[in-house]
Amino acid sequence: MASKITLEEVARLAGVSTSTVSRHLNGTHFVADEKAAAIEQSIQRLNYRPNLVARGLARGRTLTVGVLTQEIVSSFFNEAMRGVEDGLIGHEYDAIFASTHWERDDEAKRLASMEGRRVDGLILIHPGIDDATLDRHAQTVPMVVVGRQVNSRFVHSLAFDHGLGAQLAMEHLLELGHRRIAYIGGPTGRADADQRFTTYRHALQSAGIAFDPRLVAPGNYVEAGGLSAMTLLLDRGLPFSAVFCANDDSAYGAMLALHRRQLRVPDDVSVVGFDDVAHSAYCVPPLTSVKQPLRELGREAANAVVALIDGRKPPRGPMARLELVVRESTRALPMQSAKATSAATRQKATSRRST
Amino acid sequence: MASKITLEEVARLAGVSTSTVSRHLNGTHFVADEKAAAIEQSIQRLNYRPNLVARGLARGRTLTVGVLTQEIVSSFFNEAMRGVEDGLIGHEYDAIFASTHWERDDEAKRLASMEGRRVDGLILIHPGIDDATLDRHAQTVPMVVVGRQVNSRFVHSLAFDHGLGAQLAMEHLLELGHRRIAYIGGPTGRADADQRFTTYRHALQSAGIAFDPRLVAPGNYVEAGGLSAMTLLLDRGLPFSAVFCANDDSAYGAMLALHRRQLRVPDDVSVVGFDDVAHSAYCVPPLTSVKQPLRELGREAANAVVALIDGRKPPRGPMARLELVVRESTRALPMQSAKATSAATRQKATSRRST
DNA sequence: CTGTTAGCGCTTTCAG
DNA sequence: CTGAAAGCGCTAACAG
Repeated sequence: MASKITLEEVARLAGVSTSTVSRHLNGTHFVADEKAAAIEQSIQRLNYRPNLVARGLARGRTLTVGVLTQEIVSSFFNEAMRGVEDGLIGHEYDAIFASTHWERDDEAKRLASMEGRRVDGLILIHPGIDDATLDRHAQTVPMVVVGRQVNSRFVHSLAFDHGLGAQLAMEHLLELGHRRIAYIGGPTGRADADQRFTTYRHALQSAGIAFDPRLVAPGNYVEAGGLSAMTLLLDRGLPFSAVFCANDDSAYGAMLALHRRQLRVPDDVSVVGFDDVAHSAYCVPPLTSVKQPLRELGREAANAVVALIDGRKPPRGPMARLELVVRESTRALPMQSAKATSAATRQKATSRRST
Repeated sequence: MASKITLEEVARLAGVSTSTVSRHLNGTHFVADEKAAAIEQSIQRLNYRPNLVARGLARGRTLTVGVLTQEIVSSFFNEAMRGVEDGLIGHEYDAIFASTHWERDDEAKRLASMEGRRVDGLILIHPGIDDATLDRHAQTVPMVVVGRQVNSRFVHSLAFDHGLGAQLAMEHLLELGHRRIAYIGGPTGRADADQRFTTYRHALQSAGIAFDPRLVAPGNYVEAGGLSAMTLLLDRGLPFSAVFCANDDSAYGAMLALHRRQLRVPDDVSVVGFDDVAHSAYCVPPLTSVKQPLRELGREAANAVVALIDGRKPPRGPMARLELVVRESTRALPMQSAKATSAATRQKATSRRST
C-alpha cells in the first residue's frame, strides 16, 4: 500500500514552503514562474493528489453536494439524478448520492450522514420527511427539494404541476372519444399521486361523466401493483375503453395484465401513463405518457443549490413544462363501440386489429 | 445559517474534556455513567453532529467506500449499486456513488476524485480502465472490480462466466427446435459482449448448424440499437425463427421492431435476452432471459471491499450462478414450420396466435 | 477512567 | 511574492 504523499513532501522536494504550493494549487496568489515549475515537477514525480478531506476541514467547505433519492433502482429517480450530474458539470462541485428506499428512518439517517460529511448543499428528490423538519435542516445547509412544494422560506422547492399533467392525459383520452375511463392510482398520501387522482375526477366531471369508484383501482407506482390493479378492474367486469395510470411503471403492469387476458392495447383498451420514463418509448406498444422533464429538473436543482451555496438567489426561470407524449397505446374509440363495450366480457374474443 | 457546533462546545457544556466526549461517542473507553449522561444531554441540547470530515482526517479513514459505475440511468448498473448498498448494511461504511458515462477520461477523473476523498475502499462496476492502471491504483486503495476479470494480484475481481450464460440461452433455443437463430450483439471490444458472441457461434457449431454472418446484427446494449439491429435483420429477408440478444435492452428494441412489422413474439419469432433486468418480467410478452444476479454480485463486492479494508482476504465463496429464466418470449418451433419459414416474407401475413 | 498534548493535511492570516 | 504559524474538529497516545 503505497503511502499517500502530502503537500509537505511536495514542498520539500520543490524547495518551497507548503503555503506556496497551496497557493499555486489553488491559484490564490501568483507564484514565481520558477517555483511554480519546480512545484509542478515534484507534483508529477511524486504523483501527488491533494487530500480532499484535509482540504475540506481547512476550508470549511467540501465542494460536494449531497443528493438523497428514494430508490436507486428506478428510471424515475435515475433521470433526475442524471440531471443533477449534468447540471453540476462546469461548477466545481461533485455530487454524492445516497438512497433511502422509502424508509422514513433511513431518510433521517442519510440526511444526518450527509450533514456530517459537511456537504455544501443538499438536493432531496421526492423526500418523505415533513416540511418542518426540512425547514429546520435547511437553516443549516442550503437545500433544494425536488418533486414537492415545501412550505419553508429556507428550502428552494422545484415541483411540477401534476394536476396539469393529469389534465393533459385526460383531455387526450376524452378527445379520443373515451367515456368509460378507468384509473390506476399511486400510493395514497403522496401529494403527487393525490393530485393526479383529483384531476382525474375533475376531468370526468367537466366532461359530464359520472365518477364511478368501481373504475378505480389502487396501485403503488410499481409494475406489480399495476398488474394486480388491472386484474382487479377486469375482474369487476365493468366496461371501460381506456385507463389512465398514475405512472408508467403501473402502466407496464396494466398492459401485461391486459395481455394476459388476451386484450389488446390500444385496440381493446387505450392506456396512458405518467412520467414518460426512458423505457416507455420502447415498450410494446410504445406508451402514451405525460412527460416529466426530470433530467431538466435535476439540472435546475443543481444550478439552484450552487446558487444557494454561493449566497445567490436561485434563478426562478420558467420551468420546463409537463407535456403529453402521444405514442401508440391510445387510439380513438371506434364509433360503433362508442357505447362502451365491456372489456371484461370481450376477453378471449376475436376482435383483433383489422389487417 | 445556524452555526455548526463542535465537540469542544459539547465538552464544555458537559464539563468534561473533548477526549472524554470523543471516547464516549466512539465507545473506545468506558466513561463514568454520570459524565456519560451529562455528555448525552449536551449533545441533545446542542443538537450536535460529529463532523465526519474532521474525524476522517484525524482517523486517517473515512468509513466510506466509493462506487464507480458507468451509468446511473441503467437498470443493469442500478441493480449492482443496490446490491452494494445492501451489502454495506451492518458494516460501518457508507457508499458514495459516481458515474462516468462510458467516458474513459471521466473514469480517470472520478477515480482520482474518489481517491482524493480518501475513500477507504473502491468498487468499480464494469470499468473501462485498463488492467495496468487498475493495478497501480489498487496498490494504494483496496479495490474490487465487478464484471470483469482483472489481471492483478491487488484487485479483487468478481465476474460471471458470460459464456456459460450464453450457452444456457442457446441450449434453450436449440432444444425448442430452433435452427435459424439470429444474434444481436453488444458493443464490440467489450469482453462480456465478445464472450457472448463467441458462445453463440460455438453453440451453433456444436449443434451442427452453419454460422451465417447475415443472421447477426450489431447492437450496443441499448433499446435503439436493438430496434435497428432487428430492422436490419428483417430487411435482409433471411428466415429465422429466434433471436438471441446480447442484453435485455437490445431485446426490448428488437421486440418493438418485430411489433412494427406485425410479427408476434413468440409466435413468429422467439426472443431471449441477457441480464434479466427487473423490467423483463413485465414487458409484453415477459422476456426469457439469462439472469445475472447483479444484486448479489453487488453484495459480494461490498463484503469483499470491507474484508480488503480490514486486511482480511475476501471470502471466495461459490459465486451465484447465471441462470436462464424462461418466460413467454420463447416457444417451441412448431413442427410444420421446422423448415424455417422466412420471418421477413411473413411480414403482414395473418399468422396470428390461434384463438 | 480522564485530562493534556500532539497531530491528521491543508488553507490562511500575518508579517515580511 | 513567500514563509511562519495558527488553526479547521476530531482522535490518539501519554501520563496520570
